Amino acid sequence: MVYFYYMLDQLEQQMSTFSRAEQRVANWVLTHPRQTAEATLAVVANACGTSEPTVIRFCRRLGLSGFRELSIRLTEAASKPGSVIHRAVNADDTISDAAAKVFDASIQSLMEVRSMLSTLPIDQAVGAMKMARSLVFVGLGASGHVANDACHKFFRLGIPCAAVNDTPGMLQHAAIAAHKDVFVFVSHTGRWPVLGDAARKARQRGATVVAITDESSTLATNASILFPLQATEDTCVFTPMSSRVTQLVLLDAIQVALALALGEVAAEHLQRTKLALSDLPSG
Amino acid sequence: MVYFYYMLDQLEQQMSTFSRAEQRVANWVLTHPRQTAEATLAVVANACGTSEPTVIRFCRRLGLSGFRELSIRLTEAASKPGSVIHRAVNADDTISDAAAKVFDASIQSLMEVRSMLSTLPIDQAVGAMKMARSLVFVGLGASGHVANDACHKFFRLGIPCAAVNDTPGMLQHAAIAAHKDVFVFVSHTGRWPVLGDAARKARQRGATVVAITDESSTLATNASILFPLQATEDTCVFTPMSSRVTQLVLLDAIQVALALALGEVAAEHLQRTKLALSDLPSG
DNA sequence: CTAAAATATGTAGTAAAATTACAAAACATT
DNA sequence: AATGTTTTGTAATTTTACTACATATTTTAG
Repeated sequence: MVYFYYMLDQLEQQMSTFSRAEQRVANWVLTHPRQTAEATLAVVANACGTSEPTVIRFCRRLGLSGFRELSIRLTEAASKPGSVIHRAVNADDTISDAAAKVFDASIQSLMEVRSMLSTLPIDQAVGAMKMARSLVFVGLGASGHVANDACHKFFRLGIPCAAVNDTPGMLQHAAIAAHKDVFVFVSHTGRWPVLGDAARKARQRGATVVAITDESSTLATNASILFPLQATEDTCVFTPMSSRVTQLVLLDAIQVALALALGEVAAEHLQRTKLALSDLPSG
Repeated sequence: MVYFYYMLDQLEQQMSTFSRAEQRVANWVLTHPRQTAEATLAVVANACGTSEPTVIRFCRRLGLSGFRELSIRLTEAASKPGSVIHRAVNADDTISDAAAKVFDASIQSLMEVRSMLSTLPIDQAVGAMKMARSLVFVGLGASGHVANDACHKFFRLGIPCAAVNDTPGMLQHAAIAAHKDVFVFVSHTGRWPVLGDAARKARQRGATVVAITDESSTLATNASILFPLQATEDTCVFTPMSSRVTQLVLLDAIQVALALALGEVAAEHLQRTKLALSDLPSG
């Protein structure tokens, strides 16, 4: 399953898979996204010179539940941000300019992911984790810290968790993966071959593999549930990897969603772990 | 005539003009914007414990044509970041609502810190680090991961770095601190006494102590250079610690500023560490 | 080139959702 | 307490989204 950032990208991508009448609909939607979002099924069908069922079939082919969802997705796409343009840090920047740019970059990438939240398989990930025997968070290098952080967060829900930061470790974990285990692979580019190998192995053994990585990576193709975060190449040596931040916050969001899904039990675990730290001096 | 940028702002503003039943609707919509946008009239009416016409009258009072338009306006509002002033996650939030709130919280706290960048002692920190013999990043628990991440980032500038996540470790490091060492303490509340102790000891031995922590903590009072990040108390068990994100990005900013200050040499080191990872398959 | 199969499209009907009309209830005012 | 006003819900109506099925079109195989 491939997930797209925005409706309209997906539309262009899938254009060839549509039938003649459906392509007319696709074209009209592409050229009048806002109008489509506010119009009724009958109006759209008429404007495309086709019938209502064809428009509905067109929606279904996009993986949507129907015309109503198309409206929602189009409205989202139309109000996507894209306004905050991140400028690269220059060697002649003042310290506060550079710092502001670093913050802007992080804020921007968070906003981007936020705007595509509805297209991300958070539900599916939560569904798998809800019934998991254990969670294994895997990450190398900078992503390793994200994996560790996630481990530290999720275990507080009362689920056995592990974090793995090394190659042999992840292969060993994959080798003994069981049906109800959920692996979460975190990687900026997803290009280290060993990540793909470990993911495949874990899946073969029946585990669910969640991947937070670039869409076009080998890791992505080996995942059961994919969170596609585009890996923007560093044009400048000074540019820090702001992908870590989005990975981190995305995992925050998943953890909160999981906590909600687990309900009372999780809430109590969270409370207890917080209380365990509460006997500190107030200063 | 008052023009509103977003539905939700208008909603809060007009709250007093609503009748009792309408206020129930307004409240529900404010706390579940995303859910409302995707739900049907009947569902919303039911969730608010009122009838369908009341919901429609509520829409009309907002100047909308009906429930259909409310859906569209809410979807817009929910996809435009920053529109939702962060509200706490409720136990009955949908996954989408909860995820958006988590992102909003992080985005908001980043924007807050961004707006006070000019008041932060980044120059001073960079000045000290520029001539440092070594950098020691200290953090316990969740902040430990931030410390590790920072260590992993700064060492690429060619400066000897260490990360410390345990109590004895930090005391030992402090005990052998030297004049040209820079310690960076990361802590959400800064209330663990051992952090203050270690910081004081390190300073006594002539090291520079940078602290990223709450202004009113014991750690803060023992620091030579303070980055005050307010520790907002968690009102809700589900609220994740978004302070980690600001700590992380702040350290990113400091690292970039330091790289710029070091100039050529640092740039070359960064380049080399990137090249060391570049012989990966392209898939 | 034709017959059969598969696919695409539209018509007409159905279910569901939004909206309206109107009456009952709650509230305020004298 | 009676009257007028506002608020709210019930039930009917209209509109909208969706489905089942029949017809047309294209594709494929002999």
